[in-house]
Amino acid sequence: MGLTKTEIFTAQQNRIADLAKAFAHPARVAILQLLIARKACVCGDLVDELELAQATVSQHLKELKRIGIIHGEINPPRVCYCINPPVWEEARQAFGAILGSFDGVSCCN
Amino acid sequence: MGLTKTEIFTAQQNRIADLAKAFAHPARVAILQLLIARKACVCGDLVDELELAQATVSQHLKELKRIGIIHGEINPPRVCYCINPPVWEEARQAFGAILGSFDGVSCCN
DNA sequence: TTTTCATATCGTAATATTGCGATTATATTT
DNA sequence: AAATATAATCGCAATATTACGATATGAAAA
Repeated sequence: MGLTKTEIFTAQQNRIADLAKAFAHPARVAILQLLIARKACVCGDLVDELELAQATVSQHLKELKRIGIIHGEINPPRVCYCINPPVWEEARQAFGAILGSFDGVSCCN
Repeated sequence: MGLTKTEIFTAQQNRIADLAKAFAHPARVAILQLLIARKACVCGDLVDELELAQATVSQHLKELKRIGIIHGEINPPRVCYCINPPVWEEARQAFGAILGSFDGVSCCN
């Protein structure tokens, strides 16, 4: 169906899945890394750095904005993007919690 | 196109994206949480716990196996699934590194 | 050997994602 | 006002994902 049955999962599980989507495509990983590396906010420089069309980069930025992990400040004719600290922290906590909840002991070797 | 241009990204970026996919669907988050919660490996109990058809659960397990974060031990007529410690640790490191690489300072307010 | 059980795989349908060219929107510059 | 520059959106095509019923598989139990 291609349609996730979100209603049968907890809000936490759905949120983790959404946060994970921010990192679930190499282009978005690259964008996030670039936004962090250049302390200053990067804008359409992303299009130059990535070998992707402007429309494609814009679409990935839109998805990252939807998740909330970045936000853009319009500064015509440019838009300055940057990491959204509270949501980044939310992701840090969420992944830290779930990844830290496994004690390393696996039964079927 | 629906076809990711993996060749224009680094191996590290592609791997992070793949590891993130393990958590990018609530059903897979739920499966991983169940595998951790019950120290003993869960098998088709997953089908009972999740409100998803057996074929659907099996497909998610296949994806998690492809990523390498779980592995199954055939114990006819059941299959015992569990977290694969080295890959789980790889994910912990990878997400810890990227999520820890942002110092909290965001330029646009 | 036939049944039975648990799981994997197949086939199919519906929706989502990825990517890009073309166009639109918005505000500055000339 | 017209031209320019940047980024968002539209429309489209191709592939991927999600989900499930039905069937196949493989080994134990009857």
